[in-house]
Amino acid sequence: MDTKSQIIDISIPLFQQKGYKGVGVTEIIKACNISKGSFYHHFPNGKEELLITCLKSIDETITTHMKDIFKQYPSTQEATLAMIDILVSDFDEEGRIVVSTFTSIVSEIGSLSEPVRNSCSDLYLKMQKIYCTKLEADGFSKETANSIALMMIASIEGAIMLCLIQKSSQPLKVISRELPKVLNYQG
Amino acid sequence: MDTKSQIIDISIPLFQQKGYKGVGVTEIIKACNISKGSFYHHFPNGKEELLITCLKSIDETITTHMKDIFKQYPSTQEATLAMIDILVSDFDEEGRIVVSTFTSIVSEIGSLSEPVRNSCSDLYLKMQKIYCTKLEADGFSKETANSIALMMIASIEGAIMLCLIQKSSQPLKVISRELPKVLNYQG
DNA sequence: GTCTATACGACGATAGAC
DNA sequence: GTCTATCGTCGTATAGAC
Repeated sequence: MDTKSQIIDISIPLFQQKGYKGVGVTEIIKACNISKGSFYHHFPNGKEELLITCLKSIDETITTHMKDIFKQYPSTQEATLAMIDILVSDFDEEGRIVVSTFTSIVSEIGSLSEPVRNSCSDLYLKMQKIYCTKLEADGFSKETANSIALMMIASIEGAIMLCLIQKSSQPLKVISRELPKVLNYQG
Repeated sequence: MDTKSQIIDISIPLFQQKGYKGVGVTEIIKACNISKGSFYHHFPNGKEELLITCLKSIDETITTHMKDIFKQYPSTQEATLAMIDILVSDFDEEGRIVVSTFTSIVSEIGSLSEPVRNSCSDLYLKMQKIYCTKLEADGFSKETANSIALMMIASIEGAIMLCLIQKSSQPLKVISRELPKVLNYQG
């Protein structure tokens, strides 16, 4: 495989586990068995350029993955529960959340550059849109769909955080039990 | 005010905004107008000792604040909505979440020490217990109360993250519209 | 395109005078 | 209890040979 792709693939899990500031360039090149010279040849603008490239790659992975699942299942509820199941399996087997979330990467939000913050904001809007489309197909109004989508994203992201802090997949499991209430609520 | 308290009070918002790795000791002592010698006199074990002390202080603030509000309002729903209102005001006025969350501090979870992770885990369990007590008083079973409490914490934490990323208090506002569905759901 | 060697600043932390 | 001065390490990034 070409070196640039290798750097990206190895950096993503590192960023996900340790955050942007928690991973050093030295650590990355050691994990890749390459030299600094090689690294800066592929990423002349350094670590931040690598981060933004990684975020783009994660963006594509998540978007593809979500669209896939949402095509597979008839309703938003079934699709979402299936998605959370995958997150739980990921966590139990690998100890990290493979598919979703780059919240863990950019929790140092206050000290990140605007380009990075914008990349993240964009991805969340993209995820929200995927939910929304499906929710409108389920019969919800555009406004309600927007609210529910945001609620789902927030609770899942929050649950992922709790999983990491508690070293347990239980929070995600609980959320998958509670979220249907939001979807099936009869005012 | 004594120097040690001053260091803690000034460090808390810095950690909240920039994360643990995002704030340097040099930055802290400059903000306090003190010297390194003074800093290390009060925190012989350095920055991590300061972090744990700050987490303890935040723990007390949050716990007191939540218990206060939960005493003031008759139901969990009213108490929670009032609490979110305060988070929104905080964010709109100061651009940061004053009361709750130290998720923002410790998002580099993967590269933090065990003592720090445990401090965080403890606080979330404490928050969950406060919710639970109120929910059981509302008439929910212990098991349901636990689930709902976790759902509330996760969605609020997730929403805070989205507020920071999107630089808008809207996510928190949406969550306060959606959370009652979880509380009033009729299976 | 990859390497070694190195610059240089920031980091956390320490020593010792006052 | 506070200061200044300094250490050693690590950070990102660069220069130049191969």
